[in-house]
Amino acid sequence: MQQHYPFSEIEARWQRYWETEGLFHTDTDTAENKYYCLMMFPYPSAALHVGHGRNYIIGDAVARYKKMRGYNVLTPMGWDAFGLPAENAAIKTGIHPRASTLRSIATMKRQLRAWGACYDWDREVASCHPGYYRWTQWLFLKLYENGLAYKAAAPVNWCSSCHTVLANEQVVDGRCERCEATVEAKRMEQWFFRITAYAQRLIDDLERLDGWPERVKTMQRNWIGRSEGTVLEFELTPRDDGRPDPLASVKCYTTRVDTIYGCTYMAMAPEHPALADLVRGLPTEAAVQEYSRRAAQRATHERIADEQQKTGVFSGRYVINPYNGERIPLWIADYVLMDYGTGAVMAVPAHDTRDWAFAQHYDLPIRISIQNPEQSLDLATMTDAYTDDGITADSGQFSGLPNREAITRMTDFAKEHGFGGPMVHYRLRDWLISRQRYWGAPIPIVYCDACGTVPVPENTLPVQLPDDVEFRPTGESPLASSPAFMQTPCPACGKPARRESDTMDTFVDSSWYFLRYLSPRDEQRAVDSETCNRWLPVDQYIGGIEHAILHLLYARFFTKALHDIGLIGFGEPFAQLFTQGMICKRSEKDGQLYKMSKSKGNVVSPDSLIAEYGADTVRLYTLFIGPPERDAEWNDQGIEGASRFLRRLWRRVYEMRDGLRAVTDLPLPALGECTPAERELRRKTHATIQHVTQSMDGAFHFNVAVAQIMELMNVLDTHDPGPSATDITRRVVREALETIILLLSPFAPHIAEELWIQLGKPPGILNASWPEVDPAALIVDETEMVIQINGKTRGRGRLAAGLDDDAVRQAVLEWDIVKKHTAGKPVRRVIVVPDKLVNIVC
RNA sequence: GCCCGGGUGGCGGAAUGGCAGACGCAACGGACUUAAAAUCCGUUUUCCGAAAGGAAGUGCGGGUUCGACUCCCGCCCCGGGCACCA
Repeated sequence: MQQHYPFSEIEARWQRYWETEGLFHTDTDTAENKYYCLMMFPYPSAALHVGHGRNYIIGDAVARYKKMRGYNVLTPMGWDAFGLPAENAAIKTGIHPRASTLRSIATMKRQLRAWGACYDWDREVASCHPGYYRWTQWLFLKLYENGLAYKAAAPVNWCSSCHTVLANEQVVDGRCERCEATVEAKRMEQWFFRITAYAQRLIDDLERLDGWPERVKTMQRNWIGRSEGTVLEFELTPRDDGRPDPLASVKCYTTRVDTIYGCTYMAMAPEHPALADLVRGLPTEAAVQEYSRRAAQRATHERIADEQQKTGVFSGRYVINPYNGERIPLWIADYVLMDYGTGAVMAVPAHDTRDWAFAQHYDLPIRISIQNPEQSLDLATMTDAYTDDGITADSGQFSGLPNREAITRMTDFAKEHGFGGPMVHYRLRDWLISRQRYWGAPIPIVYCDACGTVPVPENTLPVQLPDDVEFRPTGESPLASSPAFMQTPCPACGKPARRESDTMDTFVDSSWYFLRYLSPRDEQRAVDSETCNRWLPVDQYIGGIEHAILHLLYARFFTKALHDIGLIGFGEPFAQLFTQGMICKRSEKDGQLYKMSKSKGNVVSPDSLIAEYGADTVRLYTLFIGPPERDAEWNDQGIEGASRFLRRLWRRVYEMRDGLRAVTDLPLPALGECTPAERELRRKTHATIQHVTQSMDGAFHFNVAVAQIMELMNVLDTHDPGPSATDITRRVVREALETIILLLSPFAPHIAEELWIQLGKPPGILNASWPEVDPAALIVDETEMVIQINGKTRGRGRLAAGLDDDAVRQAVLEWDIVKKHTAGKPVRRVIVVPDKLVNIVC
């Protein structure tokens, strides 16, 4: 053994050992006591930085810990390998996305190994591999067969910089989630997955996900956006010119039907499909169409940007309020969204801030129909809409009701009279999966002039990506430029037909990879149902919070859909979810804290750090940096602490190992044989085991776990097992040192393995058991009691442990410190917290 | 606007209602060294005090309690999600 910690040499050696021993190779056929530990598979960008590392280090620590606890652990790894960056690079450099992706994968795999992260590499998958995307295509066909995939013309989010459409989930504040370019509204024929069919189940099943952070569940709930309300049908009054109407009524959706008697106009979205028919031939037609045309050009986010400036135009038509028969004007207004509800709203200016603003601007009537509890609402003094609860007023037969009750009564009334009823609405839209790009799984559909839309037969999959394409950004998929790809006989009639040229959103690839890990090379089927049913749901899923909605919602949807199709027997993919915080770093330019990323220029590469300090030091610091669920600031100096600690541990083993080896076979001493110092070390050892185990099983607070191990080390350092030490001292020190190494091994596995054998143990510390707490060692004879007088800490004193409250009272009242502070005042009360604290009230 | 987090030394952060600041970083002082690195020892919330000791202190203001970083009420600030959602 060397005196100085030779991290490079031992890390390389143990990494080889783990690989040749097949440390995390898992037989999923026979496995019992299973534990599926999964990290979100990465997109192969050029290289990993220490911010990415947090995910893999946490996952590796959990996997190693569970293995030591006797679980049969499955930890696979793969690559979310389709995607835009590689294709954009191809446009710039001419390097084929496949080539650059494979190179990135090689680099990242090397980096993961250098970190000491262990996976069952035999199960590696890459979503860009035909052996994988063949089954992505197959799953598309299954969804298609089951009515869950469809093509429709719809207004879509177009990113002119990425030259493709985006799903709603990929638009953030009107900008492309990836490149931050402004998203434009465009009408296109696109493929969708019917995720809305699962809206309610996606909400309901969140209840069962006890192992998910509340934050993520709330975000998903908000995103799905369930709203309960009432749908009402307003009849149109006949046209003045007596011409027939193709449309008899207009539907609107409201959550506040209780305010209906205050409704003074109706407002309709400019994109409403009935609009053209409504105004045809009217004097207002030209104005309405012009208004509608201009509004449609502005994307939704633009329209909502200037909230105050609500615009609209009178349609020239009127509708009848079904509750009171009143005739009210029908307006077209751009604050009404076609996307939500029915695209038309009943406007109640007195009780809705938007309607209020609109009515003020266009001088429309305002009428109070809900009174506040003070009955003081008065149009003359109101400066804004009253939107709180209250009592219905001037509302015909419904007057005088608490408004919540009125909602139920009025909705029932609508249903009884056939002009409406309850309605549940969701904000969630169907998932748009078409992408006008090359580097993705081709949508396996053929268009035939005779047969229409024809699915590609399963046995001819995969529809392979062609190589003869040009990566020119045109707004059309590069696949369309490949005649060899596009021209194909119709699978149904054999006549010449065209292939679909769009590829699938890469979130489709990542919606089922956790199933494929169970049978990664199976050429007969996408998923091995039986094995999946045994091993899933995933026991612990670990990844970034940025996927709270996107990936995690899609994967949940896929799991439910595949469950209903009969491929799997479970409805939720991930039992426990842990979302680690981002690693940030202060920018050298402006001193601000930013998420570590290449574009911000604040990345720290693991390669040079590992070369300088070793992987274990990088791992230990990454875990120690702060609570793992929170964002953390990377501090270049902080790593010194981790490095010092491991060097110190190495040195201790180096200095002590001869003395400690001598007592290997000695049994642990009984409590009575120990000196007070030895007993204290044993107590600390076992208290540390208890605390670290709790940290690992609970909230994954590795930062605290590492701190506790450091504390034990600090206590150990006060003991000298040198030549003059007794065997008992040595034995107790040995126990403490072994414990440190065992507890540390999930965090810093290489040094733990090495020190383990240096203590004379067999190689392979993961096969050693996690240490057990010896309750006897935790027992103490004497404790230090904190003395409080009137709630203020005044000192402390030693007292026999386990005394009853009266005995403590008696003893403590005799102490000088107590006498001094009570100073003759009568003691009114003594509160005793056993073995901890006494508070004397006087 | 609504819904979640969070606010503790110079810094990262610890604390089942019971010693606030564990552990680490940085800084300062000292030992070892020709010197440096490494290592080791000590100091480090603020204020008063030579010290012993005392006072204040966990974003702000109240409250509950023998006792509050922790629980309750009302605010402020920071971060995140949703949002002309009818």
